Amino acid sequence: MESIGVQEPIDHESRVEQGDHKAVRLWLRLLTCTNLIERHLRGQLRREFDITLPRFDLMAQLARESEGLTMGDLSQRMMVSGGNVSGIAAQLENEGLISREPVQGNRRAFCVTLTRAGQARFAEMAEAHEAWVAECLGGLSDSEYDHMMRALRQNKLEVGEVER
Amino acid sequence: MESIGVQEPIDHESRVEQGDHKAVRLWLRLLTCTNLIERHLRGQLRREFDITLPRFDLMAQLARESEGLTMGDLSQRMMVSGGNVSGIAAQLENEGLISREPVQGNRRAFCVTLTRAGQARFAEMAEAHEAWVAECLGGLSDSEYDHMMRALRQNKLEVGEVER
DNA sequence: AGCAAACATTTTATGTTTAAAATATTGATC
DNA sequence: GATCAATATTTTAAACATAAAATGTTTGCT
Repeated sequence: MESIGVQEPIDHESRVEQGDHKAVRLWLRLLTCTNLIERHLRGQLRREFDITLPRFDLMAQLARESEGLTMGDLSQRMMVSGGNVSGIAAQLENEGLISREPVQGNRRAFCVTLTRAGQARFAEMAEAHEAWVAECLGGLSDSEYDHMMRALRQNKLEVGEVER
Repeated sequence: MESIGVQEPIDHESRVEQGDHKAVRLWLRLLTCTNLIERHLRGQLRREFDITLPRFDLMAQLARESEGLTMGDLSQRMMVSGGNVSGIAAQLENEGLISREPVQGNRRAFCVTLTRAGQARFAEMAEAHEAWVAECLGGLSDSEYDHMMRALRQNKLEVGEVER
């Protein structure tokens, strides 16, 4: 005899104790879901386009801003450290997918934009990426989706407050 | 004049385009919230206890299982590669917080447990950790909490399916 | 017994990420 | 106009992460 009914997956949540506060349970479930999806996307991007998630993320931020963004802007939006952006941008620049021009009037900053090649490359990837995300999160009903968006929105603002 | 009303935070979601699918928006919001909380916890653990999140995570898994866990168990529950667990465990062992005993009956495996010192240390940290998480996620009403838990539960199972 | 496949872990090579220090520029103040 | 703090970025060192190869153990099969 093997297993009867639904098997509990083993992951972050396995560390939940009986007495744990609700918030901890929610946090671990949140972490598990995000990790699962992120891992899936990372694998797909590597398999299909031979690119890493951070590189894709950087390009996605630029695709939204035709004017370009500074290194600091990218760091903030990607929610990673500045040193990190330096490394990722250096690689993308070598591959000819982004370009970094000096900003007139501020010799400290660079303006980073997608090259024409970068735009074309990103367009391909974005379409596949959207399909993969839908595959992961598309199972939610409209009402579940709305609830979740609202709860997360509120939470996001709150956490922002805590960090002051 | 500075800012009127609510300021939009700048993060992953800044990359949302008008035409983006709902699933992508939800995904980016999920990612933003998780990142914000994770970053907060990481910083607090470093400041208050001079420990990293992965090390804390490993200890948390062990705290739940007084019998101990194998390296493979830890890898699965922490959702990281086996080689990774080797490195993190080596450090914790050097610090005297965990111990690794051979398993009788299976000379391949190790049984990893918290040392007495590790238990004491973890108890301190867990209390603070729970408070930090509550600070981040405590603002949700009971109904929001339930909705979210249910939606994430369903989603977690679905993503598990996709990965086959 | 002998052999092959699966298992549990570690090691290695490579790459990512962070925090912190270093560098350089800008703006404000006195 | 000299100084100091804030800003923008890069560099560095340490920790973390993965995949793949290596090591040793166990199990099942013939």
